[in-house]
Amino acid sequence: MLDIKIIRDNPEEIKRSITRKGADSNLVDQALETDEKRRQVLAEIEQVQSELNRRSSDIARLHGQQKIDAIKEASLLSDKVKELKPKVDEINVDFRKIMLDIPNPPADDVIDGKSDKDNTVNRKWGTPPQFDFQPKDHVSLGETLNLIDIERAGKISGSRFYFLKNELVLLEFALIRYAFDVLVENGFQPMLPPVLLNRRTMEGAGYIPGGEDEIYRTQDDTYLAGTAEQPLAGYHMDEILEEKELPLRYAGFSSCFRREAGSHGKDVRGILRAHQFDKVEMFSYVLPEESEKEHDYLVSLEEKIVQGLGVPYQVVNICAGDLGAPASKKFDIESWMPGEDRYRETHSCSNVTDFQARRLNIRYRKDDGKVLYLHTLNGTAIAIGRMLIAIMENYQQADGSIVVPEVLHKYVGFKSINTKAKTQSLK
RNA sequence: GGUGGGAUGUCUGAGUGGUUGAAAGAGCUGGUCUCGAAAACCAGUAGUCGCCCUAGGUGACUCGUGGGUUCAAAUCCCACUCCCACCGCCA
Repeated sequence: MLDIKIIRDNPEEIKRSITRKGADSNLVDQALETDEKRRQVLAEIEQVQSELNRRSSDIARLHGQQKIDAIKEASLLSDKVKELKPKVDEINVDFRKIMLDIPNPPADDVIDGKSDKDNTVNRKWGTPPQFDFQPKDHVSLGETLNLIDIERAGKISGSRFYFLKNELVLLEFALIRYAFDVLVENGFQPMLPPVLLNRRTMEGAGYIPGGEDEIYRTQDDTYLAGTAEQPLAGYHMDEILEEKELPLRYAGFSSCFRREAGSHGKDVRGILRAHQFDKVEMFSYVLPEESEKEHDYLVSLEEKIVQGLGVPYQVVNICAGDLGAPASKKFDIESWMPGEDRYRETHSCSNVTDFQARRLNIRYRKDDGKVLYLHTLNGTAIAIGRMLIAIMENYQQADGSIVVPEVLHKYVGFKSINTKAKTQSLK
């Protein structure tokens, strides 16, 4: 949600910038119009209310006929307030609805573009491995090494679910520990958040309105988290933090649930795109003037984590049209996936500026006493499922085994995963 | 699921219809004192929205949330949410 004052002051600029995101610039006109109406009615009702308040306080001091007359008079004013109130409420509802639909404008240095096809590659790290054999993809590796069972997950849950098995399970927990160790070392507070969230939180995090199709809702009107970003964003809602407490950095692990409603038929093979996966997420609360620097910092941590695993990647600069409503700027990391012979998104890091902070009412008190909205940022530390794919495929050997990245050795206690079948394949 | 208690400012905590936007204490900020610090003392210390050509003034709203009663609600009524205690069930 934007500051209406900023929209009032620079309507044309806001129109231009949200148009870059593909949003309708009419929203700005609607917001201004409704705001105008809102203030008009507000002034009217406040004036009457003010008069009523004054009369009411007089009544306490009056006696006899004077008091009776004053009450009669105040009563008329009170009726008028009751008449005006629904009008204000109605306009406020309209106003809020429009404001929630206006996306966060992209930062000035975000490149133009309509879709992910217009994103640009900032830099690359590592070299895709050259195999002297035909590399397999993670599905086939997972099958022969008895690490992934998608078939049976289909029986019990449906499509886009999977069982992880054996060494891969241990590898998952190793990745989680590895991510936490890196982040804790850098001052992040580890968090294990709830994954069932109320509407206010989802709305505040910027996933509603707009993302309803992507989110699972329960019969109790709670929502399954699609990322730990959501609970971590809501963690400080309605709070005023002290300037000296900032920055606050959290590392949250959670299972993530996504309906993948708009992606029928896309990435149906393997565990790349599933309804449920696990992820360690970074989340920062920072001073507004620090958020750009923090954004680079979070990306640098992501790179450090992937580099530590020895997986080749590229950093992608997300164009305006591909940003999504909350982000003002976003970088993705795409890791090399030999099975597909291309880079695939494994990380995403966004500077959300004050967009979530306004919706969630998260502010900070400056040393001089002023209260302002802070900035929030989020970034993937490790999306486990996808990183498992990258590791399996990049570290596969000619004999069909998978070598474990060195940084994970101390967590798993073995150095490679070798062929063995403990459970029969369904086929 | 049942019974009981509760929700007040940064925090603790008073307040049961009319200068209560809110006592008191703590904390924090500034000052006096001090070589410096502590202590003591003094002063200051809510947010949101609107209006006023605006380092200030002013109006409205805000005592969990929403509604109601009333000229007037932190205070009375209703619903809901959350928290605490105990019982039941349970990983």
